[in-house]
Amino acid sequence: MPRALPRRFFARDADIVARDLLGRILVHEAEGARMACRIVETEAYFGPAGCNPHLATRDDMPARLRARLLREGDPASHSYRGVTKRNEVMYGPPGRSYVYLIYGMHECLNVVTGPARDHEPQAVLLRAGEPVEGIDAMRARRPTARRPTDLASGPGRLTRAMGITRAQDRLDITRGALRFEEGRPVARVEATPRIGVVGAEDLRLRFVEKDSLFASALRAPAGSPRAR
DNA sequence: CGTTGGATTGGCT
DNA sequence: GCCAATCCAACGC
Repeated sequence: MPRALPRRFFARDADIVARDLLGRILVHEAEGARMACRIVETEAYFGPAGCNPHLATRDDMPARLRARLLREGDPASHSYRGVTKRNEVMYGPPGRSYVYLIYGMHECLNVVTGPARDHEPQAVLLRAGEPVEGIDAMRARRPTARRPTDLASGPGRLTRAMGITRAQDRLDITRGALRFEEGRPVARVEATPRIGVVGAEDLRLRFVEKDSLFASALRAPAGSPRAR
């Protein structure tokens, strides 16, 4: 069995992990099935201003992005207004899951990231994947999906297809039934503004495999250009 | 305690 | 293109 991506993989800044997760294999073993998706779309979320001073010394981050995060933090992040019962896992060690309910009906899967020493509440949202194993089990959970490209092409669709719910919140994803396998990093990555985030459009923290047929964002927000 | 709205989706006009 | 679904965290009083 291939080994799971280790803790050190996740102990980096969210934008780095988000980009590096493209092409990796998300695996969930549940209800007698092994389901796997090759990740094609992610988003990075940082924390409030002032909690990530090490960003100042990063020379591989676009200057505009770095300045914005240092000065104002990431207002779109669940950790922007401090620790709560829901988001407290983001304040813990990297490599754990954060699953939350959105719009009363869809679950979103995140992975906690960040240099452990900094206690910075970061996460990466898993937004879309290409089904590669357990496709029948995924189809059974998403009977309205017509084609393989519809099965996991959105954060709510991905979790629904793979049987991931809040029961999988706060799990150690470096071992156990929910984990990543190494896969292969993708060559062509596009960075865009995050989907459904208002007020931080200048932060290009969504990462998608260029030209992937399995990505979400088939609908762009009204009045804005399509992001691919 | 009451209100508001969200890191979305699918169905209908 | 428009909008309802459906829960509950977050916040104001």
